[in-house]
Amino acid sequence: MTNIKDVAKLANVSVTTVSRVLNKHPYVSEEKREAVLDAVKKTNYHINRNAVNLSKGKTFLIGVVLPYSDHPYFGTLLKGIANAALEHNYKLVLIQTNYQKDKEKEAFIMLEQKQIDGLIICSRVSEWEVIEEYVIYGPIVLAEKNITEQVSSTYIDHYQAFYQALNHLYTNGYQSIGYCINRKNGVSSQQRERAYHDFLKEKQIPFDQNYIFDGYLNFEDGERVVQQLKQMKKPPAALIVTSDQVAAGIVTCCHNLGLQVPKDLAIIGFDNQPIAKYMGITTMEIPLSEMGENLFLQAITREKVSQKRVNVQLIERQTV
Amino acid sequence: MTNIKDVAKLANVSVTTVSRVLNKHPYVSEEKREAVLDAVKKTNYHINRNAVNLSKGKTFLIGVVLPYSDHPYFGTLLKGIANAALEHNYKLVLIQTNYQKDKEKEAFIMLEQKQIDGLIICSRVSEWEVIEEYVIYGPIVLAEKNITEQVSSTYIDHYQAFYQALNHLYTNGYQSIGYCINRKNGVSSQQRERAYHDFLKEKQIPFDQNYIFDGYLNFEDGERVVQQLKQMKKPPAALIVTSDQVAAGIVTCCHNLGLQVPKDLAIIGFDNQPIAKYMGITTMEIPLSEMGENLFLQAITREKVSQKRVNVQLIERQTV
DNA sequence: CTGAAAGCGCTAACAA
DNA sequence: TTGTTAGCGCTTTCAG
Repeated sequence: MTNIKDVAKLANVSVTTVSRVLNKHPYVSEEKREAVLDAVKKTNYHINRNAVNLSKGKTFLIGVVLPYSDHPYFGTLLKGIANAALEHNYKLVLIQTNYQKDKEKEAFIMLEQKQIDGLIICSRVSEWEVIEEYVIYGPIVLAEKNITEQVSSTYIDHYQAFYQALNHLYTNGYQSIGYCINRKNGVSSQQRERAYHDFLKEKQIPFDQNYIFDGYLNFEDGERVVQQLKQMKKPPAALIVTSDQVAAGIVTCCHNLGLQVPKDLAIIGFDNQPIAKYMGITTMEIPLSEMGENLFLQAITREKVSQKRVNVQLIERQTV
Repeated sequence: MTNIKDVAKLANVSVTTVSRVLNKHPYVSEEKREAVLDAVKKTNYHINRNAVNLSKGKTFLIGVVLPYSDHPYFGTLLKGIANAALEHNYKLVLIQTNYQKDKEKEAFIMLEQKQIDGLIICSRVSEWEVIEEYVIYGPIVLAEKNITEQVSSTYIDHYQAFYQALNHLYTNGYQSIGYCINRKNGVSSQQRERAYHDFLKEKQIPFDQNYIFDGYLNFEDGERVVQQLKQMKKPPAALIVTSDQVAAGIVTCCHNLGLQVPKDLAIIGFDNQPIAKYMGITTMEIPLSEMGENLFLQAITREKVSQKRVNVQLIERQTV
């Protein structure tokens, strides 16, 4: 493999000059520039990124931590991040964790070892203390509301969004409202739970533990929800479902069983995925792609941290 | 940032010894080992991957080229690759192309510039000539049948799989069979087209251009297919759909419109995604996750190339 | 405008 | 067992 020295020799200049030409620095005479370019061609020279990285102390690589790469929510978020990365000449290192702490840890270690310049955490199980421990090694940005001021974030106010969804149902006459999430212990779920309890208290509606459905992520999980519902003596009249995928599954299953939506069961989804539009599901739109772009931007700015709250918008369709 | 030299100084040993300890090489006395480990702790030392990479000429990074990161097909494939990568201590660099040649090109350049050790191409638009041009820079592996012997591949025989699907329909009494793909010019589509034509010829069924539906990728695209179908005077009695997502969309739409599956329209999907199981869709199972794992393995072996054909299996359910 | 030389941080051949 | 030292390939300061 030919290196910068070979090129310099062939072009009869110093390596410095070659470097200048390659990096389009000024102050190089036209003839030398051409000589260099010519030598580059002749030797089939290609710069070695590792050497550049070492010398510059920068890799132009951003790590992206996410639990699953095969779910539309993260897929769309990732798309936003990827598009922004492309635009800024960065590449992404994918760290799929399946929500395992040790895999998340690996991402932090990459940052520590300078293999990546920054880290985007789309969803996590690690504690805040762990994150704080690693902020000194580079920008860490989160897709959730930050607790400390040390990290940047682009987040949704899940409390507010959930409250809004509840209110919408209530305003439309629904009193017994349940909800459906993926991870009870997830950060967002906790915010939603608070909103739920506060809402019930405000409206003086009694709490029923059975109205909370935990562990539903995909389209096909919708059926399980409906099965649960059918076995209840007093099922909720409406359901907030924190993923359009699951919402779509529920609606489909209802159709199949002859249940009427929203008459028998009202549904509000989350995300506004294409499938929600297609199936006419009322949903809380989350601008995932834009969130991804902003996350990326935050990840490449070392200087200052920032927090950005993203607005969620109710999209009314036919399931409420 | 402290480096190996600082550690050596503090531990009163040479950098070599430090390196040996860090890399668990033999021939280090226990006391020196401890001294080193102690110094590492005290200085909060972390190895610099870029330096290692440069020195070793290896990055433990594999590039993954795929068009969309938000489609279950690629999501599942990616999951398989990611799991294998994890197991072998590699990380993945995601290169999302949206089927743009220049973005694919960037992946090749990364290989050329030694930023990645190998490249997995899940789907492509670049010509074979381009791939051949870059094989000298490192292992390139493809998820499709290779034309030259220079690259490794893990692939499905789309011709055979498609033929099998056609036969299954035919055996079940369907004569007018159409099919639904995403990219007419994609590599796999061309194989399917050949199979289709050969099959029609064999069974002496006349060809109808309108029976080929091109440009359908997601669940919500299913509706467009059904709309097309409805406007035809003589719609096909059965449809092979090369993505379970689209198949599910079609089935759902049929339900909504009161069309009976398979009576009015028989469907065979592809992939065997969870949604196909859930909706009882007959499908050709592709072991995507296993394919991903094998692709990864091929990507990290420099020495010899290999080709692996993966078998597709018919899963009979209720849509035929 | 140009080049010499000192890094960047680590590995490994070689010598001891 | 251990240390010296020469790379790995590029950037950048400094002197000219």
